[in-house]
This record gives sequence, structure tokens and C-alpha cells, in this order.
Amino acid sequence: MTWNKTHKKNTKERVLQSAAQLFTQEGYEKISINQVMEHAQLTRGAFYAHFDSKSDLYAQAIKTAANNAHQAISKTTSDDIASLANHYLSETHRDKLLPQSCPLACLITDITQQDQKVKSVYTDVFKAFITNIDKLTNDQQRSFQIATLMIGGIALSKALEDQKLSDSLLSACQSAISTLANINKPSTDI
Amino acid sequence: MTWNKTHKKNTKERVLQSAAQLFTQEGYEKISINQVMEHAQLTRGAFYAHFDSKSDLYAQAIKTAANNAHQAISKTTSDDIASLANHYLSETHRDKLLPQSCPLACLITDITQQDQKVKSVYTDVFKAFITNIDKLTNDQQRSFQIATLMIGGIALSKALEDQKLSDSLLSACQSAISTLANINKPSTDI
DNA sequence: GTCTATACTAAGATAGAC
DNA sequence: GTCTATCTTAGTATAGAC
Repeated sequence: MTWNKTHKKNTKERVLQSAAQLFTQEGYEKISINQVMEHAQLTRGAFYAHFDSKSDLYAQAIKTAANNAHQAISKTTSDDIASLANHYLSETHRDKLLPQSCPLACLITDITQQDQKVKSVYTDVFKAFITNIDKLTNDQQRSFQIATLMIGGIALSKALEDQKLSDSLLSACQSAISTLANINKPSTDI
Repeated sequence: MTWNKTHKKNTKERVLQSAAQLFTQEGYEKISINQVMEHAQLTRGAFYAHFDSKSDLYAQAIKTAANNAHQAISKTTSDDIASLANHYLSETHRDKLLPQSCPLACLITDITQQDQKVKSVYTDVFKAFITNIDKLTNDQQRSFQIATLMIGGIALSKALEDQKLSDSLLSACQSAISTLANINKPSTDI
């Protein structure tokens, strides 16, 4: 790859990292192209050399954010479902202190209002999320249930103002996941 | 009450109903004051006779939307938790076909980005939601778990583009709620 | 590829007539 | 209390220099 191409790719990656972080924290509408570019230490005008539109950036940024979140949680957790859920449903994750929060949780509602392309990326990210849980449960229905408790639990806990309430919710979700994971599957074995 | 006061109250109520519906369907940023007023068959200028700001309207509209949703589901469901969950986690609710969708689900992410007052209303609505479930479960932790599966389930199912996937998710959540509701509580009885 | 400058649009909020 | 008209801000997107 020529120097120019490498340079362009690096710049684009920097913009994507900025966008991933800002969008997951603040949502699509609250963040302007200007903010993203400034965060990446560029000016507004340079934006359209890399992306077609704000929406285009959003779609790509969601993928980036998902990769970041996946890598972050992969490092800390072992290979059982309870441990995964406990790390995901943590107060740190709720309080935005993690540099890389999960876009599935932070952007649930946002997505409903976006165009097809964005929805499609979100759906793909969710499928990948389910696939990972499936490896631990070997039961797709359980995986859906656990995923909903994880994603919904963090999303709700972020929205609630009452911290005690929010804490109780997080721990209730952790407990539900343990419970569900330990129930024997209905006799689908052959 | 004088005619003027009654008239004003009616007008405000009409605006609130419009706002409740539009905001729950499209979110805070996607809906302008203009759209709300036009939907209520008024003009923009009349807005500030009733509300301090768009954010003020939003806070009050969430309460209105919650009342509507509560009344709607109260009519259709009986007094057991599985029936409630099945009505809530329905394809109709997901597909926006209900005139009155649940703001807790439709606006989860939206809320995180709003001011204190809005968050506070959302938290109150959530508490009322939990209280209602509590009447059926008599177990607060179970209620949190079930609420998360309901709210998170609808929110996720709305965001997913793949209908088959979304259908499976809804039914998985219904099933999880039945399972959790039927497990004997840990020995907290005296 | 990145910059500065600018066109264009939308929306929140206010003023003043009726 | 509701209207029309207007102010102001902010943000997407484009044009053109380097």
C-alpha cells in the first residue's frame, strides 16, 4: 500500500474511533459531524473525503464500537455465561466509565429511527452477539433470553435516575441469567 | 371552572396526546414542536402558552403516554403474569400498530440523553410499572427480571430488521417470563 | 487529503397583533 | 390563547484553495 493510502486509512480509522465513542455515549442526534472531526483532531471539511454522509458514518461507527466492546469484554471474562453476564451488567458499564460501551445497549432506541443501512448493521451486530452466547449455552432460545436481559438490563439501568433502583435491577438481571442458564434444557436432545 | 380555563385545559390535553403519540413513535429529536402542534391542529406560536420548552413538553408527554399504554393493556389482559407478558410482547406492539405504545420501551435510549426532569419522570413511570408487576409476583427481584424482559424485548425487537429473528426473540422472552414466574421463590417466607 | 469559507435548511424561541 | 412574523442558532453539505 502506498504511503497515501496508508495515511488515508489511518485517518479514517481515527475518525471511526472518535465516532464510535461519541455516538455510543451520546446518541446520533446529539453528536455533530463537527464534534466527531474535532475529537479526531481534524476539521469539518475533511469529513466528506471519507464518508458519504453522517448516516454512513453512523453505520460504520456502530460496527467499530461493537468490535471495541467485544474485545474489551473478551479480555476480562472467562468462558462461562455467569461471568460474562456479571462483567457486562456491571456498574462500570452502566456509568459510562468504560471507554467502550456496548452499542447494542446504548443505541437500542436510536436505531429504530435510522435508515435501513444502519438497522442492518445493528442487526448483524446483534446476530454476532447471539452467536457468541450460543457457544456457551448451546441453546438459541436461552441465548435470546440472556441477551435481552443483558442488553435491556444495561439500557434500563442507564435510563434510571435512582441509583439504588438501578443497582437492584442490574443484580436481578445477573441472577435471572444464572437461573436460566442452570435450568436443564427442555428435552430437545435426541 | 370558567369556560376559558376549561378550554385551555382541553387544548393542552390535545397537545399532550399528540406529543405522546409522536414522541413514542419517533423519539425526541426526530419530532419538532411544529409537528406536534400541527398534529393537534394548532400553530407553532400557541405552544409557549402551555409549555416552557420542548423538554418540558417531553417530560409531560411521557407521563401521558404511560397512562395511555397502561389503560390500553389493562383492558386486554387478565390478572396473571403470562397473559400480561404475552400481550405486551406482541407483534402488534412491536410493529407500532398500537396507537399507544409503551414509552418505557420506545424511549429507553432517548432518556439517557435528556435533562434531569425527563429522567425523573421516566424513573417514576418505571417504578409504577414495577409496582404493577409486583402485585402479580409478590417478589421484587422477579418483577425486575420480568420488566427487563418485557421492556428490553420490545425495544430490541423494534430495532431488529430481520423479522424472523425478531419474532423468535419475542417468543423467547415470553417463555423466559413464564419460566421465571413459575419457579418457587427462594425461601424468603416466614 | 485537509483546510477555510459559505450556501442552505431546519428548528427553538420570542414579539406583537387580534 | 392563538395567530403571523421574525430572530437566532446550529448543523449538513458543498466549493475551491493549497
